[in-house]
Amino acid sequence: MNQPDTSSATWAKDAIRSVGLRATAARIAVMRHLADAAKPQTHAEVVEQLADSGFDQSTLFRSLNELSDANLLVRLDLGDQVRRFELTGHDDCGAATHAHFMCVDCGELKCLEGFAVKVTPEGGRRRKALGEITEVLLRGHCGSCENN
Amino acid sequence: MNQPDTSSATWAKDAIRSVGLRATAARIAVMRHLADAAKPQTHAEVVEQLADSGFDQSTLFRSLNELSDANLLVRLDLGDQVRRFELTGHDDCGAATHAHFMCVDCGELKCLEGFAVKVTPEGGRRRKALGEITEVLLRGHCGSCENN
DNA sequence: ATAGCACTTGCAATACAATTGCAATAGCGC
DNA sequence: GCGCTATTGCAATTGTATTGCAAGTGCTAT
Repeated sequence: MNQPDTSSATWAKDAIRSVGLRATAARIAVMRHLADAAKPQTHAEVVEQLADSGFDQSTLFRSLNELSDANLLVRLDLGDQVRRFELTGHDDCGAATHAHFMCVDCGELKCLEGFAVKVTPEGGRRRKALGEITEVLLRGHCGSCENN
Repeated sequence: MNQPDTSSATWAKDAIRSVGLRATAARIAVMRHLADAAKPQTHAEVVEQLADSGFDQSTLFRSLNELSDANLLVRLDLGDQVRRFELTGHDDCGAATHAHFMCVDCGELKCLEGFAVKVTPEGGRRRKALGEITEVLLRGHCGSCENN
């Protein structure tokens, strides 16, 4: 894994600009905060942490969403009605390439690169095309959370 | 498939009482509505459909949650911030009965009941178990949106 | 450096899902 | 049927997420 060096002074700025967004103070602060965070952060947590810096909550909301859309962040939906965000682990872990497994307990997100996910019609019935599938997400309880 | 006969007059009542809840009008109506529905229903949809019957929205919320807790319903989190509910497919084969497909363009939701979704390790390498998978979600562009 | 334009922000208001307290009501075992 | 207790209806509340718009700021070309 070649994680970018998040301690670099310009890392956040570079990352943001590399996806065609402007490197604004708010976005940089968000990136740096998530880089330091031990686990996925909710919007509320981000707001609280960056409150001193005086960013508006709507700005942070937008930043999180924009960065997610740009694939710099991953948006996790654990099922408790609150979105959490974390840095995208790999450089270009495009969703299209492989499935993901999300633990609804701890938020652990796992890339299923070594797995083939097949969706096949049962019973020989010819199926109408579903359309193009771009993302496969599995939810469940991961090994560590299972035997709690 | 040994689906219970949802057309039976007392099916809903029986199901509800079998889990130790009182078979109230609201709960029965919820069960019947979900039995007729082709796809998972949001709380809002349930409320709208049953509006004539005069049930309060909070009652329906509570009913949905109670029935979910009792495992008569499955609560789905498709990644938009809205919970959807559907009948637990079979008597006791766990919640993960079938996958769901959601169109990222129009939001159309489809149940993949006739499909088998397999997650298999590639390359012969023995993989550690992922843990228990409870929900399978596919995203993509549905047929109608694809050729827009 | 600097100027200009489009992109972003801040603010406050809003939308909407979900939840709650409590008095009134209705199931269900007897 | 009767009574106990679970459940409902209502209205208010919480909390996440979103939006419109004027003011501000990053970035590119000069």
